[in-house]
Amino acid sequence: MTSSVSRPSRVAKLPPRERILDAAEELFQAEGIQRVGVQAIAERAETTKMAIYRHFETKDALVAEWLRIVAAEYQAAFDRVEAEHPDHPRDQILGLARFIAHGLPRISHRGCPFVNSLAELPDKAHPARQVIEQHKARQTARLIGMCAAAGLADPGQTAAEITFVLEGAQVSMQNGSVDHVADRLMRTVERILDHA
Amino acid sequence: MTSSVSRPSRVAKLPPRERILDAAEELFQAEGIQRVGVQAIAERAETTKMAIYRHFETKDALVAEWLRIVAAEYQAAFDRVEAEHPDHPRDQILGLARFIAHGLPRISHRGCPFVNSLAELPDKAHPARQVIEQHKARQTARLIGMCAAAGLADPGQTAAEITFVLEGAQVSMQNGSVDHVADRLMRTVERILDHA
DNA sequence: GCCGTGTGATACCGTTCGGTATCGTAAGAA
DNA sequence: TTCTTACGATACCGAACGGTATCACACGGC
Repeated sequence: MTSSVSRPSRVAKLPPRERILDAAEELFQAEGIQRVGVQAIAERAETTKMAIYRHFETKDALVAEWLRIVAAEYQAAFDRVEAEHPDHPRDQILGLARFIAHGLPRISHRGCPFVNSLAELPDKAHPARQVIEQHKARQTARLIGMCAAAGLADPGQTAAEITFVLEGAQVSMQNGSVDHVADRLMRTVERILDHA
Repeated sequence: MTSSVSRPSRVAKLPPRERILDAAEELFQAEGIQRVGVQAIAERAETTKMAIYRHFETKDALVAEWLRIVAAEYQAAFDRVEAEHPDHPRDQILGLARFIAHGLPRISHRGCPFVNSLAELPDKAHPARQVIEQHKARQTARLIGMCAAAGLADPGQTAAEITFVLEGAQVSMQNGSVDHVADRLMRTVERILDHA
């Protein structure tokens, strides 16, 4: 009689590990890593601190796992975009830009999780930093590959330009310094590709 | 005999308020806002917590004052660049880009203070956020003005493009996903201006 | 039946945090 | 000189932090 009727809030409760990661995702994204205590994650996941420490060695390990999942989601989305335009690298690049542009509203309040996490994790040794660096490296390599496949004169330079613009659009969205960010982002990428 | 010979570390000790702000600047930039305690700031400023709370109502007020100073330094640098190329808006814009490019090495380890602070301050009501938003708004208005003065066809769009690139170059420098960031940044801005 | 494992609940530990109270004193203005 | 103001030092407060210990229970495999 303790919990049978207590909280049907989540239909057909997921196993604890998934609930913990879901709760961590929501809270870290909304409030940042440092402001969210392990206790708060446990409460939102409808479990306890002890359960969290059974699945993750430390809070840092949980942070790293969260970012690993976010990176995998980006990776999957990029795979999808790439598959939608086989052998049309220019459309693939525009698809990437469109994916970022579509994600801007969700970013507007709290920014990019990778950028935010880097800001909160100054020590290079933190396990989550390796996750971020690997993700960014893969993303860059993929973009350079697309630019090369598109036959652009200087794939490294064009890839850098597009990277700058994609990242910059996200921080400009967050700090509100530019209006119509999504439209302007798409126009910018198109112009870069046209003049490359 | 308490302190006459103790620590000549800072020549002709500045008044406490300046020392506090200097210490806060160094620590906030190096480790982030939340990881730096008031006690740590006091020690580095060679004073005490009490002295800090005599000059600043709360830690948040100290954070806001720090960002106000950083914003003023950027503003002053931009004024200087603008004055160096009177009536040559294109050179002014390139001067801005060069100023950011020159600052990249200092940013490489710990990123832009405004972006980092936004990541650490999720609540819109924080006094420091207004400082950041006003600074970004002024910066955007100034850039749009330069683009208009340069006779570009769409000053708002070109200013947005340059804003994206400047911000994006800084985050790419921080996360190490792009090499030769300074060179690529300058080339990108030149290309944008050439094709605007 | 039984027994091991994963889970929930609670209490606790040591540390650090932002912020306050108190007191002695050094220095400048009158 | 005397008085006021700013400063330094120390001790303290309540709260929150990351992490651990303990115990009870529910369930699945055998």
